[in-house]
Amino acid sequence: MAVTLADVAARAGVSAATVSRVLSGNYPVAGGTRTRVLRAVEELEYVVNGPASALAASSSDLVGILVHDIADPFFGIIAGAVQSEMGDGDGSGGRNGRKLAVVCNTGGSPERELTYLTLLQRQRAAAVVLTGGAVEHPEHSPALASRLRRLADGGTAVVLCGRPPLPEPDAAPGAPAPVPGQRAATDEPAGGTEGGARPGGGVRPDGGIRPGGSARPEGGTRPDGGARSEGSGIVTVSFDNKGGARRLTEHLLALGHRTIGYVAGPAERTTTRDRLDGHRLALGAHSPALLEDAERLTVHGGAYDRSAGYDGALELLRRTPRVTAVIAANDTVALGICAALRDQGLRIPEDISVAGFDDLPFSADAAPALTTVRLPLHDAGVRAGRLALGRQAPPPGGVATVQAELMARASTAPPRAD
Amino acid sequence: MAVTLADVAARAGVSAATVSRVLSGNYPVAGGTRTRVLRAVEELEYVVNGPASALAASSSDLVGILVHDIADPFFGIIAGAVQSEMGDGDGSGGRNGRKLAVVCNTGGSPERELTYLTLLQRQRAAAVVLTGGAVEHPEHSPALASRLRRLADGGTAVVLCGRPPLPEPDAAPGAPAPVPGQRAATDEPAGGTEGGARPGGGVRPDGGIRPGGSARPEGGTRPDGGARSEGSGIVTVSFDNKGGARRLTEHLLALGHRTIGYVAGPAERTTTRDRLDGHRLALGAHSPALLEDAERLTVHGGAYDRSAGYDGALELLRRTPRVTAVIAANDTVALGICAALRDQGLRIPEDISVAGFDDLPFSADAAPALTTVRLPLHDAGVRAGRLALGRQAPPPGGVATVQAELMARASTAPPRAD
DNA sequence: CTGTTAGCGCGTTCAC
DNA sequence: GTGAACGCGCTAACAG
Repeated sequence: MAVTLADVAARAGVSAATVSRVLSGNYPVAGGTRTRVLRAVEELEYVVNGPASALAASSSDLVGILVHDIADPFFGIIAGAVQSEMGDGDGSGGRNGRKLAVVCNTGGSPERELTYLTLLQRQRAAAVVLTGGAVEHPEHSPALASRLRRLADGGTAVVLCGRPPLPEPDAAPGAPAPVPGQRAATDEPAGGTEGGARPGGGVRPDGGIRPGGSARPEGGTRPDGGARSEGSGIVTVSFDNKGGARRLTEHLLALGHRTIGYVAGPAERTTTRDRLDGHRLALGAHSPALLEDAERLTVHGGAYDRSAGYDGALELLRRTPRVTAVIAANDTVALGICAALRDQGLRIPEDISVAGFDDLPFSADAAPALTTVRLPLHDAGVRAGRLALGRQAPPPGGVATVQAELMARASTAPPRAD
Repeated sequence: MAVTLADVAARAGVSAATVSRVLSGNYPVAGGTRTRVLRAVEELEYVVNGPASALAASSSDLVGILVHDIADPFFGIIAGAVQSEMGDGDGSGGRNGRKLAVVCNTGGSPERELTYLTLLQRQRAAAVVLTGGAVEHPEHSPALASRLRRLADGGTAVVLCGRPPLPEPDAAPGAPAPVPGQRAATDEPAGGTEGGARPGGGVRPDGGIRPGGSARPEGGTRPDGGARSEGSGIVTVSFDNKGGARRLTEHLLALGHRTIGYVAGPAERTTTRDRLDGHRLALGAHSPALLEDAERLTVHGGAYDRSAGYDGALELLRRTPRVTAVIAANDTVALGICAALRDQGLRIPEDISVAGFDDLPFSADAAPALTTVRLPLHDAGVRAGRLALGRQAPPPGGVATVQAELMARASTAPPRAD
């Protein structure tokens, strides 16, 4: 059906192996031969057979990027940044360099997440990047963790971006792990609040990792400097959601707000929990009384979308009409909140303040401009991409945390005097 | 390294062939044997080797979705819809049904578009869906067209979504080609009112379809029912950008506006051109004088993004301070325009009206709610997905057009009396 | 530097 | 209903 390597070889008067070498570019070939081969390729419009090549080399150039919601710019920005790193860059590493970076939309469903990972594993993907908060579920979390480890053991680079690192596979016998919920020390112990102890991740009955640590098949010739040694080789770029949320609430507190509503995301997402933790940390630090009200002032939406904000705001207003400020799970939710508030005849920020999270591009243009917390999504994505390709040494401990920055704008103001 | 079919076969006490048959599910296998095999698969955590399977079967389950900007919800919605069709649906077609639907971000660059197509061709993708307006470029367009035809000839289903159908490959000798820059005659000769006459499903100048039609290599054994026969087999779901734009401008005209600015997208995108055409059609139908001003009142942005709107609006104001309304290339651009206008101290819609296009989710929530044109993006994506999988018979002529609907909201109002 | 020789893991005829 | 071969197109040792 299609033209094959052999066809090209015949046309160029060389052997198939030579053509392969020319195309791979990672082997010395005489100048003249090379041009002849290249010309034959042109003339025949030859296109490598990916599956065959992948089979023979037992490696592919597929890189999967998993996102919860492809229609959400939060993920679009990260995914775009990751992809931008795949392009050409030719990090001195021989080969053609071009990876097929590809984004997979899980729709927030754990099952689809697993399904995609299986499909990617089936394709023997070169790398997989999981973006956004993880879903915490007693059944799903261990399943995900084990699948990820298997991927990593199979030679696929695994990068987590925007979620906490995987819990340790299992405490080594004798060395009691520091509580399942450990994280890079980005949080201060403070207030003893110590958010929800997370479901002690995948406690495997067998324990033990493969002794040798998976050897990367692509025998790295270049001085990676980095210690890919780190545990399973799964690296993570996590966001300082907690710290950002905390600063945001402190901002509101400083403005004088004392009755702050919170429209959170789905309860089982780590992002949701971390942001809520930060919020409560700030509340508790200010006064225990505020912390007590927090529960009642929090409503969980079913997703990080507009309608969650709209409905959540209405619910909040019903429960506690005297709220003077509302914090949203993210910017999109914040917009939904604004819409609901306006529909109720409330002015922002005169009657009520609203704040978001993420600082998506549209937030600065909203009317009024949205107070929010900026997350360097693009940078994080770039970093994740580099890590996935092994172009950058993994951070110490395998975890890098990117900071969140408060963006105080027009949607927040002191509460009304009455 | 990994567990293979043979391992599973051994464990189950059968031959590799049998395991393969069980997994493919498209062949009779004794009940007992099947369960034993399945159990062995479970126990060994066997995962099919995609490349090997693809090589042997010369087909893969990869489906590529190309988008211009992954951070733009316009594409996210379409891509998500396409993906949703890939899931399980098991359209009676034997096999496991699960496709690896995957989105590729071209960033609007023709080169990257071509690159991705090459990569997908290399993977022997089952289908490719190109979304969003095409880039019209004397060099790129033919290159793209020929690559798409080769893909289609190679057995990959090709679906265009949101762009015009490909021009006929080349007039048969004797029938002079309608000029390189041609397109399916979706435009009426202008001047003539000939309103929303829906782009007559690609009224090709020649009428005929390619006689032979490239024989599908995959000697189709299964009764596809559908007539994949159509020309190259490339089907398209196009948007009625022109009709929608026209109705939008008519709306403004009816409100009394006579000096309407237009912040268009990149000049070389078909979407840009189609929308502008519709705009001018309405203008011309109203009065030739308005049409004359149109050129001066149009500014092109470098992309369909916020800053194009912001900058464009400023430029427009500088050139023609007395504009009473501004139409944007799309909703995102419209938001940028609103921001610029507000920064200039203008109120919307009291001082100036603004309208967008697409009706993205956030548009209804903007302040004021944005007047725009709704495109059924989700439906279009679903349709494209079905077409790609051959689950739905291609529309007559290979072209389906989805309609655009005017959404008149608060951002447009009659011009000020002065 | 280049040709030869083996498989990579699976789908698919064939016989049985 | 099941097993035994063969080959998909390419890469990776080895020779030379």
